[in-house]
Amino acid sequence: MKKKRVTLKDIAKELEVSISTVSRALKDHPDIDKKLREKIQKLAQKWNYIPNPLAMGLLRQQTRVIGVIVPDIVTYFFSSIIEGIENELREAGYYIVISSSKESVQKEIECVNNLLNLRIDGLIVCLAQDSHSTAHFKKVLEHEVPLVFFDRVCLEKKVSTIVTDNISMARDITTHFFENGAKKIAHITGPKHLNIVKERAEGYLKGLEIAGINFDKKYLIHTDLSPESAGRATKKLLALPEKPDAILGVNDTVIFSTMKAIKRIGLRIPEDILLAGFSDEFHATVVEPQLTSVAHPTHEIGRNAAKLILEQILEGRPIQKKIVLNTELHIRESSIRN
Amino acid sequence: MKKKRVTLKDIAKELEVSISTVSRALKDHPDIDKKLREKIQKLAQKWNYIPNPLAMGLLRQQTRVIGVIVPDIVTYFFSSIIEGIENELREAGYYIVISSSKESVQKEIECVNNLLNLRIDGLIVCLAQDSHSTAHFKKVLEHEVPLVFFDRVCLEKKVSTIVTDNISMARDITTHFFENGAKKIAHITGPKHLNIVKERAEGYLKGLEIAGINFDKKYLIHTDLSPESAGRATKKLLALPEKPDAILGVNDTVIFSTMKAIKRIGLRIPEDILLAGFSDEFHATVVEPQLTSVAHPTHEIGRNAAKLILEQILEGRPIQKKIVLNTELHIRESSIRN
DNA sequence: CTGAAAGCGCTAACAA
DNA sequence: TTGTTAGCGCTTTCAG
Repeated sequence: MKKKRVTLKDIAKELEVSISTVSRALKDHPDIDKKLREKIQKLAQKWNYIPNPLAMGLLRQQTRVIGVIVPDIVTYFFSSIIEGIENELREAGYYIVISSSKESVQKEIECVNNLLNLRIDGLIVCLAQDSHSTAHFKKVLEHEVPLVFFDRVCLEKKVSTIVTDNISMARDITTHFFENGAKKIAHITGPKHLNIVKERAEGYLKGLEIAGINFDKKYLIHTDLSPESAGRATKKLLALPEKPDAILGVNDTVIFSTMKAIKRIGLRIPEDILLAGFSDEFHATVVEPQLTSVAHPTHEIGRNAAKLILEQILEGRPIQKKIVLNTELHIRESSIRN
Repeated sequence: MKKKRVTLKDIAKELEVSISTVSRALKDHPDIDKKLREKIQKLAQKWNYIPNPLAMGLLRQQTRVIGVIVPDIVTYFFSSIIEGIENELREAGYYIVISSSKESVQKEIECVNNLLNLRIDGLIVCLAQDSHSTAHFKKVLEHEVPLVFFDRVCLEKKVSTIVTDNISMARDITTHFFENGAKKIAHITGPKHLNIVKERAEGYLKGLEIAGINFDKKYLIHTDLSPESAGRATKKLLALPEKPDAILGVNDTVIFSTMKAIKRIGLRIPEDILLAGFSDEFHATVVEPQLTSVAHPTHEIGRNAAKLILEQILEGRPIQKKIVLNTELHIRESSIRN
């Protein structure tokens, strides 16, 4: 299986020259006689010669493969970031190998090891939700493989990261809720140690403060980001004697589950409860009512992550940079009360 | 950049034996003295030796990389199939490189060439919507690279394919519409040459026949599968003097756009128009009303595609097999009229 | 039981 | 201007 490809040797034999002559001719080396060069190039063209990346890789100790690890590839947020990464990297002649950590550190560690063994030239990661330890990423650094985190990040002191202005956006949504008459604003969020969770919660608290609302800890619920867990959190909130009149979700996926739970018990959005999420997925405008959400520049996140990897490869040394991308609040029906 | 990894040579030098001895010891070759073998294995372990896949690849002429080309990676249908492929292939020690054709043959051809140049060990494809020509896939076959198509397929005579029972499902939805009082059933579909389009249209016609409804060609509209095009198609249908009272979409993404268009002009679902789609995306239960849809076993599609590739690699020859996977009709609010 | 050598496809320093 | 050689890391005959 798999037909043998044309090699330099084949061309050299046919033209009765040495392999290195062919090699040089094909890279337009000026040393080679013009006539001969053209002859070689023509045959290479005709035989459809393509250098073997395995051989090149072995020689240069590089694979031109960049690893990408995301919590899951099914969520719009991640898949569209991957799209951004791919666009940028493909142009530069790199390939990406995507691995899903399925939100588990265990799997994340496996992925890192697999990719390292594959000898990737760089690694782009969004942390799994339960990723506390950073030992496996230190290993990447030890191997001197360029590393970039996006959205959920760690090791910020040593690694380049792409993040968004979580604090200000969470703050703005919270005050926006208040301006639309909400007094009991809840926040369904994720695992405590994640930067996005900390930051969005911080923004939420700031927003409450600006609105002059006292923080009530029963309105802040942590989940593991799964739809089930988000559903449970919602039920818990709705079972309170003092039901919240607005809920901010740590992302849209969480809010979709919240929506389902709210509708199930017969409450109306936005009349009874205002809703907003983060990431502005495609389906934010499909659900009813349309969801207010913070639009993340997913393609930009992807492109920037790719660029940062490329930069490090080019420079041949680790770069520690932090890029904060601006997001946009898309206000829709779910958070407007007349 | 990128620290040198431990090689057989390093171990050989340290232990003052030959490289080949180390190589043999590490694969438990019985020839090697047990003591020596253990010593070598211990050092390899300690130094964290991992064979260089580039060197192995060069030797064996294989990369352990499988290419995957999909129309886009952002749609739930495709990303969850990719997940299925990855699950299966990862277990077998293969990596996947994903490329998006963005529904364009042009890009599809580029992807095929890129992947071929990368020397992939196999290729899994879902055709781009405007992919008429099959020349680029014939090239894959010429290179004797295992090839599998799923969902949107071609070259069925030569290549393995994974498809679903489109005809019967489209038929069943159509009669289901009829049973719920629909008389003017429309079908918004995709480009004519795609197998899924042909088959679903065929099922639609069968359903009409069973229901005793005459086919009216103004109720069958082809799109290029984009949200915009689906929106336009819907508007066209709704502008008819005899508006349809049910619409079958060729997939859920199309139907989501249809939903938006219907709501915009103030018609109600399901009271005025019944709706159903194909693929049962996650968001089918988030939209309002919840969408009736044919659930595709996406993970199964992915796993089967991967298995078929693996089988061909193992057998060392092309296999022509057609796997038809069963789907399930999930009836929800959008198609029920009391 | 172990080692030397060839070769996978390619590049680059060194000869000629 | 062109060829020879070594070497990237590994496996696998073939010798010893």
